[in-house]
Amino acid sequence: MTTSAGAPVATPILHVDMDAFYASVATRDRPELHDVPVIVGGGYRGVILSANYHARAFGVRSGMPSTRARRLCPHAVSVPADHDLFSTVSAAVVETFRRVTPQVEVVSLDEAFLDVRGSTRRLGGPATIAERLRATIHDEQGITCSVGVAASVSVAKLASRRAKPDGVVVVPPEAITSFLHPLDVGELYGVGEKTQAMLHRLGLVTVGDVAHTPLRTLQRAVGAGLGSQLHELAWGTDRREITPGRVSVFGMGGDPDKSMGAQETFGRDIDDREVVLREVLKLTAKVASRMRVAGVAGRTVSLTVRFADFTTITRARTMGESTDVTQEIYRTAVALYDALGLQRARLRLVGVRVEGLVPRTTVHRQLLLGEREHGWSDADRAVDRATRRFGGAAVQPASLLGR
DNA sequence: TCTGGGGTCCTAGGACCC
DNA sequence: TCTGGGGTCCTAGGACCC
Repeated sequence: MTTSAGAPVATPILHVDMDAFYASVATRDRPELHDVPVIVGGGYRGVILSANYHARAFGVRSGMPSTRARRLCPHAVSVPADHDLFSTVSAAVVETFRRVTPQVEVVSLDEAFLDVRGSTRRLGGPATIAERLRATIHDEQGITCSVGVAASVSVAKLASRRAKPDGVVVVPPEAITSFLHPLDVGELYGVGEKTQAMLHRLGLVTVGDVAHTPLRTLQRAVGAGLGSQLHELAWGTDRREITPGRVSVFGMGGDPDKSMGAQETFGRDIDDREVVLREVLKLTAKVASRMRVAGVAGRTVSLTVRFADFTTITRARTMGESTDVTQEIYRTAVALYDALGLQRARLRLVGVRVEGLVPRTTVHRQLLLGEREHGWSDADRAVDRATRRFGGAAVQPASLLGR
């Protein structure tokens, strides 16, 4: 943590956040869309992925239901999401980061933390590095980003938000509390809509209010864990180090997944068991295939059901042994569904998730008495091979065909 | 045409074992 | 027939993040 002169780097953490990433990438090569409101993704019954700043001026935000976005900004141009392109551009940007330092923690396709304390001798101070990064990304990718620079991960993240769009904000150590304390509590990591409302009800509106609330009081209000987290964040004292490759966004590095799942919102609400279970099978096949590709198996199957009124329930069952076999997961999911005893309730969404994943090599499965040696597992592997060769739609369970 | 899809973590209660 | 505490596993729901 020293420069060539031996002085410690006071603000070694950079948080780089691409500006309206999906919208910027989607319109990058379409100059006719640069000066009009643009919305990315979000079809029927969906939410939008992103919106450019022209659309945001009308109140449109990422994650907003497309119906609402459309109402706020009826003349916006809608463009489809191109996930392959997003991934390609994102990977290129991460490569740019890695030319600065190997200490890169990728948070998502459009966001990363960099610890540059080992790079200042070669590249200059953190603020200089931030500006050079922004220039490079703009030159190479044709999109802009904003950078927050601070001593800690949490402050850097808040600083990048303040820097948007297309800017840099440095928060030196002596300015941390004057930067943090005027912010609304909702800005803090871990404070969403519900917690924000609860804190406001208690009269805790700003980060400064939280900072000056006794820890025990805070913990009583929001729980022990979140309480101490908020207290730390409010003083900017969190010491979390960045962990390179923490999130596996590009199928490389990162922590192993603890669960894998898939869910689907129906085009219209469904009350027919046959139709629901057909979807459950499709989702199960997708999840199990991903598990086999990743070389993992899991013991707990959980089924999610969302009703027409948006209430959502989950039911889980833990099996005796871990599996990655489509039919075994499906059988469990069907048992969970039938145990719900739904009488033609209208369902909006159904989801399947497998939890407690472990490497398949650690699973020593005993063949059940009477189970054929070449059972479902071999059938699955044949499906996976065909899927690799011919694409996802090539091989499907028979009950999914001809629909 | 209100409200996606992929995840993680926390809390709380009950069962069960020692 | 009175009485505890701790630890682990499992389930359900909720909140949050990108």
